[in-house]
Amino acid sequence: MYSSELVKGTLKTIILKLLSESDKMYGYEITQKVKDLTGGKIQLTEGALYPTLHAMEAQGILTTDVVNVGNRIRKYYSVTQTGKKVATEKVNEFSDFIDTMIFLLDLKPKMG
Amino acid sequence: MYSSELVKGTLKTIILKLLSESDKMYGYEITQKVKDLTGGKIQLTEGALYPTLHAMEAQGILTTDVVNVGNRIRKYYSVTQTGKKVATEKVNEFSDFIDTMIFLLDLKPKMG
DNA sequence: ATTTATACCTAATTTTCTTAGGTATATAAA
DNA sequence: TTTATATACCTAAGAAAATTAGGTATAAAT
Repeated sequence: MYSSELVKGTLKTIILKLLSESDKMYGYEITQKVKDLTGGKIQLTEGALYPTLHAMEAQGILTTDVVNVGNRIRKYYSVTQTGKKVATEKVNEFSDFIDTMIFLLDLKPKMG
Repeated sequence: MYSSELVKGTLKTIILKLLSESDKMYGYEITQKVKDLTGGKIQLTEGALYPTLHAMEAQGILTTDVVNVGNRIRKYYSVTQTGKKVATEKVNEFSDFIDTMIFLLDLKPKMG
């Protein structure tokens, strides 16, 4: 687990990237996928996630589709047309930011 | 200039890295060096910088040396022994975080 | 029967930053 | 010569974004 301050500011970018790849995901699913993909190094908290998802929906970046699974509700989120642009911009900006930080902190980028 | 939320959480790491390389720097100098090295893409605000420097001094990570330059004061900061450990930890953690984000967002790292 | 996992949510607090000032000297431009 | 820019420090109010710590409810595992 990284110190909380490090992960700050990356939440929207992470959400948008994951939702851009699979056409729909629900909140809990997002937390689990991020946990899996990062080996537990990044764990989104629900207190941060849900308000952010609601805000992004209000901004027209995401749309929702509420489904009943057994007796539980599940709220699927997907990226709108506008959201796709935002997603690309966010990811590109973050990519540029990483390059800048690698240079500034004199880090060796790993080979893929 | 990056969106402010992106740069959040990187301030201490940037300060510690720069101060670890030159034995002493003053606040204004740090803002200028970061601006220069990043081509203006990262511009530290004084309202964030000074309180952080003060906090890091209070925590024993930095020490100060106040000098008179003409009729102006200049407050030099340098990294303490404890601070050097923190600096290494912070930079390593950030480096690891970048690797994780590159994987999570499926970014292509640039060649150095 | 109780804990863990799933699945949603909110409210109070804390952390961290921005905004917007204030003080003061030195230099460059108009 | 006055005005703007650069240097150089600082703080306080407010905003933004997260954490912490709850609440509700079903399903599955211990």
